[in-house]
Amino acid sequence: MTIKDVAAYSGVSVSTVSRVLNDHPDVSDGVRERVWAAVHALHYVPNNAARDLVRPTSDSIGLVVRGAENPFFTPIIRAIDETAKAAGYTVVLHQIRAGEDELAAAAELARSKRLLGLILLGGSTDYTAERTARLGVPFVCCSFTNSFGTLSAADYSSVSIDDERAAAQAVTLLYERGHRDIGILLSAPDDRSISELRCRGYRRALRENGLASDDALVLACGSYDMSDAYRCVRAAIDGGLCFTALFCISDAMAMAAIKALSDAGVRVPEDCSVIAIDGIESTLYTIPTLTTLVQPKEAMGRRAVGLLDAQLHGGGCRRELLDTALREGGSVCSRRT
Amino acid sequence: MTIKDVAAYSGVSVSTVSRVLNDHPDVSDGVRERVWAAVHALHYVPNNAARDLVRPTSDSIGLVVRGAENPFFTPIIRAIDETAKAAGYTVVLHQIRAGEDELAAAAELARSKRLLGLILLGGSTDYTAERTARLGVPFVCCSFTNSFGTLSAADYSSVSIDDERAAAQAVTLLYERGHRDIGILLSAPDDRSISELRCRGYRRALRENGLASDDALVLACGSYDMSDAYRCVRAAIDGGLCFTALFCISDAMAMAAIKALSDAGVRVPEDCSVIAIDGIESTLYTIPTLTTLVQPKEAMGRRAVGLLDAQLHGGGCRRELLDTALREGGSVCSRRT
DNA sequence: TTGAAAGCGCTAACAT
DNA sequence: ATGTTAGCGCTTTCAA
Repeated sequence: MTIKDVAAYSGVSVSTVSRVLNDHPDVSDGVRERVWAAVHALHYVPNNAARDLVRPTSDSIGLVVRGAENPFFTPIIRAIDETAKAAGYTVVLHQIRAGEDELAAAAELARSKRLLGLILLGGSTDYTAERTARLGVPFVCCSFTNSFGTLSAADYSSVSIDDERAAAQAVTLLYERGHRDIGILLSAPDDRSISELRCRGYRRALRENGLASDDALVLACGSYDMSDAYRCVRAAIDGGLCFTALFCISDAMAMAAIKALSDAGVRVPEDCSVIAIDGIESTLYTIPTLTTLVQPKEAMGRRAVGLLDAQLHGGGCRRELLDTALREGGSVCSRRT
Repeated sequence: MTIKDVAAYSGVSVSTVSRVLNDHPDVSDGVRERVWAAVHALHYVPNNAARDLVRPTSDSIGLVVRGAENPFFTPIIRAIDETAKAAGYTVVLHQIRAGEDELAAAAELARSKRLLGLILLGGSTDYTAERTARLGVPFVCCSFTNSFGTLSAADYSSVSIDDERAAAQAVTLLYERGHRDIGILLSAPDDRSISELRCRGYRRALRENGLASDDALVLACGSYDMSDAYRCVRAAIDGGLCFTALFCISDAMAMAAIKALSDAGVRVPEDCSVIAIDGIESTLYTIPTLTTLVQPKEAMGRRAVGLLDAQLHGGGCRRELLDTALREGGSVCSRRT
């Protein structure tokens, strides 16, 4: 079932069929109809490989997701997929594990599928020009930016929130509600990634509000996993709770933290308030509902496609910062000061 | 950067390069080394489109996921991806919305990407031979089976749990713990899908335990969404709670139900027990931890690939039923009878 | 063991 | 407005 069969069936040449298929103008209405009729009658579907081979460029963009088990990514992936398809792109989704090298995966994907460009979701924040050169195509960092790398501004686009600022906002909110002993639950304070960025925001907020930093308040659980977060918080409680509020760097970790606190008999928010950043669906259903700074996930996905599209059409690179929105749940309470 | 460049660089013909790339035997060691050296020096990556075009068959299998926002699918997708890659297949992931027609999407994918076969995740359970004929390639239903369709046993493979049985088990467990007024939270009792199957199991368990069915105990929220589940349970409570235990057809819905009950002042499990089927990570962190029948998600993904692989190698079709495992949380309590 | 060449299905000049 | 034809990059006969 090839374009030749369709041509034979409708009594025209293959080029005419190709024109119809690709919506070229110079085809008479009668022929156009006959060809479409043949296409449907034969259930013909063009062979993508042949198309990709002959076209100077494919219409595909790659979406490399690192750690797709994170529910935070789900709505972003969908937004990217829909926006890209609407803009005429084909999206090639490639998921890798949290520990894998997304640049290596992306480079291979870009070459073997002849991608126009790439969107990286959940990648590292420490790229160098040498490492990204391998990609060979424009790329956009989605939900993170190259905070710790050495990339020049002309080399890449990104769309993300201002992680440090959001973290500072969350911590300041806790301060304003009267909390003075504020802990942070993170992966590591120096992982060259969002964990470190949000830790910076935490420290800055403490400083700006005249509070002292205390290492005992920093709960580093070593990963972004819920299981590690749970264990880490339980251990902290067993060691003696020294904070009245906890800022968690992700919603998922906050969920585990609330459970850990609750299991240990610490009431949320009466004994310990909890706040986070992300805003995933599940945390609307925690008890109490999580207070969190919601990332504009759909907008982020749409902008990622927009930024890539701009690069592909000769526009330059940009780094965009989107705002978060406070979603007040019941996990933060006021404290007499 | 094509195979020609590699050939020129290493001073051999393109066919020799092709042989090296594809591990054909008749190549001298010296030449083999030279070619690989060239490949690495030039960072050459074969063009997949050209390969697919010329090869009688691709090495790709399609994975069509309907409703990928469901966290239940995440570990299954990963298991399928890893197992398939290990078996030498390339996985083409295609996500569609809950309402879309997965057979149409799958048929198009199969043709345009020349797939060897398909794995359907989260599809409908009412296929007919006419509709699946369009696929043109072997397929496996993963996590569901063709309970309501007219497909003959030779036409497809599937791997799933026995939904009706699992539901009956869950309800029977509630009965054994002393509950006599048992409700069910589902999408619709007659949606020709797992909601209907699990409803059957619910009714069967009631019957076998000598309990009467009562429509007031059936909470149909119209979808599998958490938001609808929440609203539905709240409405039921406002109408007067007439059950002491609630069987939810999915973990996600149970999470919303627990929240709804809690928000309405109904204590879980003291005033109302909750049980579900699925076993997702999040419900380890609900308060109380959800008691649920865990589906063997990784095994399911692996078996899906195994079943497709068998079909592809001339083996027949099979329908496999996997067992669930009870994960005891704290959402079910005993009741004096 | 190696090379030359045909052709996979399609698009896009170029002809007509 | 429509047809003819040259490749796209690769694998695979077939010859050497």
